[in-house]
Amino acid sequence: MASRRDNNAREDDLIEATLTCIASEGISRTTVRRVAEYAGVSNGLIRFYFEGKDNMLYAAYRRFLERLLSDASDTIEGRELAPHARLKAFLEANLSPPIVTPQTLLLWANFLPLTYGDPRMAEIRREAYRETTELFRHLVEDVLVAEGRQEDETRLQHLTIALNGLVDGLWIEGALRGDSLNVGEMQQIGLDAAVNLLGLSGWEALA
Amino acid sequence: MASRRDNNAREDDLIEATLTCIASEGISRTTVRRVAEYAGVSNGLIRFYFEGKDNMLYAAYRRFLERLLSDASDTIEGRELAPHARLKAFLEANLSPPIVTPQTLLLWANFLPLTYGDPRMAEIRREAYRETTELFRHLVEDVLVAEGRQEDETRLQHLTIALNGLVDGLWIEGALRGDSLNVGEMQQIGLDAAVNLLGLSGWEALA
DNA sequence: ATAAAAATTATGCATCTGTATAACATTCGA
DNA sequence: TCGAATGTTATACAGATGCATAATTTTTAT
Repeated sequence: MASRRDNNAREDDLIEATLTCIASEGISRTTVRRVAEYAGVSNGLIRFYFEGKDNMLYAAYRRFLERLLSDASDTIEGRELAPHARLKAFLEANLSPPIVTPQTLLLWANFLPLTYGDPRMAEIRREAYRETTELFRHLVEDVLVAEGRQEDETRLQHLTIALNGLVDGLWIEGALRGDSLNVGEMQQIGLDAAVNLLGLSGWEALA
Repeated sequence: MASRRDNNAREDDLIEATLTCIASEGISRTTVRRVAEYAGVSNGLIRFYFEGKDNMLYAAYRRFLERLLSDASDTIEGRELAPHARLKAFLEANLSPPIVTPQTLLLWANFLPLTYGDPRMAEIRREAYRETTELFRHLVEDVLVAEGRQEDETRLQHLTIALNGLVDGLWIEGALRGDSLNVGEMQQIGLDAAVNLLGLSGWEALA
């Protein structure tokens, strides 16, 4: 029998095992039994911590999206950075591992279809998407203000959508290409594109 | 008994039924029996046209990627268009239905995980990706030449990757937002962003 | 130290899945 | 027209799956 663990630690193990299983086997092959095997415990234990398979997947999806956001936002949080440096750091994080990896893309792609047809899954995604969008919006707005530009609400929203899209698209390309494009090159492409897209004077500008 | 159909027509039905099933139920719930039900035939028939479930999925994935590319490239093929008009039309097609729809994104997301772990699936994706990338590259190159710009190979590749990424990212955003953003607005965002990203003088420019 | 609570395993059950196969129906060439 | 080729169905089978539950072990409270 697997030795007992602190309540939270065990639940954590199971959530991580779920993510590992989905990333390496796909959602179709992610069964209660296999997740238990990944975690090194008996299958019945999953029912003890989560009422059923559904709740386990909810918890795993929440964990995945939280980590996706924190992997990027942790690089700018708590640091005293000028607007341009903040946006730059945020973009760089979004264009490099652990975000730009096949595993992350795989998890995202495996979960996404579940958000159609399952309202709770949809809600989890909407909430995370809202947070990310707001963060992008503030970063862009601050940079534009720092350059002395006064854009109207619609224009700001459109620029944010475009930049967000650019980052997402490069994320997919980077993850799919594997190692045919190195991290520095990917970041260079993204940063250059962002400068042109937003019409910035550069990354060192200070208004 | 379902009345007999011409060989190709029946195979077609089954492929379309597979795509419909995946888009509306997800790959996990896409079983031989359910696909047969969608097509209005008995489950055994799938084994007659495809040796097994795998071949059925290969055929469906090929069909999906072919259609994805042709939905966009048909708008510029065979027409006498100037470089700028060609790129503009291609982008517009990639930023509107039937490409920007939840169904298309769902099919893409459901298939993607299968391309890891199954070499034949991986090959199907690589081939389609290669075609799309080349098309993008030529469109961008022609526009730059028309504007009298002489970019080196690396720079051209980077611009192409960025533009391709932008389109993919906006595709995801558009499909996820549903109707909160209309088609014209999405196209406007994408076209404006492309002009800035490539540093074009505009969409009517002629060198 | 010991009984109650909590954590973990083992096992059973009904259902679903892919594949196999035999039977039945339709088309077509001679 | 009739027999063979082709298309289609129905059913069976072994294995996997989610859920349920009883048994067993470990921790905690007193």
